[in-house]
Amino acid sequence: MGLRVAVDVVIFSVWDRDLKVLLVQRSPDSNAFPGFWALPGGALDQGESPDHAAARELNEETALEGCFLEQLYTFGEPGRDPREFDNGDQVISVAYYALVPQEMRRLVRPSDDVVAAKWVSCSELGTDWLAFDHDVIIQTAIDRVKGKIDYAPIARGLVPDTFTVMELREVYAAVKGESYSVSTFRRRFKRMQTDGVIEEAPGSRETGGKPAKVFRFR
Amino acid sequence: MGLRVAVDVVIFSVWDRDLKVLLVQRSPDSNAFPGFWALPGGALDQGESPDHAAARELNEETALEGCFLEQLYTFGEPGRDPREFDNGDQVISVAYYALVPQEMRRLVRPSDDVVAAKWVSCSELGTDWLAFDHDVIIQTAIDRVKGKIDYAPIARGLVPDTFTVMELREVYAAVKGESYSVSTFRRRFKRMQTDGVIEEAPGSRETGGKPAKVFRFR
DNA sequence: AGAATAGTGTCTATCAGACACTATGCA
DNA sequence: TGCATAGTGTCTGATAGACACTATTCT
Repeated sequence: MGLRVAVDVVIFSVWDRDLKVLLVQRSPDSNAFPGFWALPGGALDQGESPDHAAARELNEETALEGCFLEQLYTFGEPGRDPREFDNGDQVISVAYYALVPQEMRRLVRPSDDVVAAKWVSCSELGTDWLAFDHDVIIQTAIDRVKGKIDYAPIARGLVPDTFTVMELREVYAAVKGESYSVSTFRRRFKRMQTDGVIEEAPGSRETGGKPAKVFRFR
Repeated sequence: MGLRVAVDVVIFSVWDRDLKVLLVQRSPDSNAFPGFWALPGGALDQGESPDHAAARELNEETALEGCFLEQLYTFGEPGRDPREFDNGDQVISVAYYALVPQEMRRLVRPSDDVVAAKWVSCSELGTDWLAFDHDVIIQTAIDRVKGKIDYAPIARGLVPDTFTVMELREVYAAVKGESYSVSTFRRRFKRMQTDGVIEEAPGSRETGGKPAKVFRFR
């Protein structure tokens, strides 16, 4: 009869105008939700902070460091882990969310205790093949990102080092699930530029028509 | 060498145009931060959810139920509780914040394990007489409330059942630490009314001049 | 020249802040 | 009647969305 603390990380990325989340498949031999898909995560190491554990989990799956990673919410309803009924151990999960650029989509490496890892479109999430309360955690993370992108430059985490105006616009559109008027977004982009959030980068991007200027966050 | 989970609750109220937070004084015999002021809080009961523990702590201090109570953030840096160095038990705190109307200011009852309880103006918080990392927790809560009041009707938790336009305006001013233009606030108030968040209540309030209409949230 | 995409200028509706004005109760 | 506070109307500047227009590159 004890208490365990774990972290789960909702890892987001955007490509093809679509917000994706990284899921891992639980072992078929697992004693809870075998074969189900779940968020990357695991128990805290001895004396480890939740922040550190989340960064460790993120690094195990993506080999990335220095990504945007922020605490989301702590889920601790008794019964959220069915194994509690066997061993009486309540499992409290401190959930995090991370934003990674799309270059990562091929670099995912399943860690030891999972069978596979894949990116899933947020529009195709189900409730019957996700383990634990991870459907709720993911939805909470989606809501958070949708809300926060309006007032914080978190899109920085989702784009490559350099990007065009239209590329950034598509990231916003994918996250919010709505399309932005071109002129409105350009105005917003320009404000970010005058605010010093974005600056012009050398070079340009070939697009088929007039080459686009590229920018970067700073 | 274990892991313990506790909750801490930042309880806010507003009167005299000033945002206050409720603090309790730790026993002079305590083995950590004796005599210091701290947030109400404590360990989870066996099999208890963090949400429930927070509601229980809030009720122990204020005798209030059904208040606005929301999870804030989870603090788990090793070393945040100095007793960890003695017994090796890492203490993770799931922090909550609550909003209570000013009628509560006299109803506070110190619970068993604390010496006293008092309301402290958020402008008079120190770092040298607050226990643990509670200064950081309180500041995090202040930032959250300041941000959230702009897009969510959380002021509901801070006002009495009925209130005038000016009373609500002063709550907003106290929370944000800035004064609102009268006409701007009235427009905002009117929008809340047409949005159905606020409705007119019977009666009026004597003020010395023209009596003011009173309203209520619904 | 024409297709394709980048980027600009302008019109309009909406909203915030400022402020002058009116309304209503009390001494 | 005058004071104090509640509440309204209006002007102005900033901003979002729509959309027509110009710019630049490639074929």
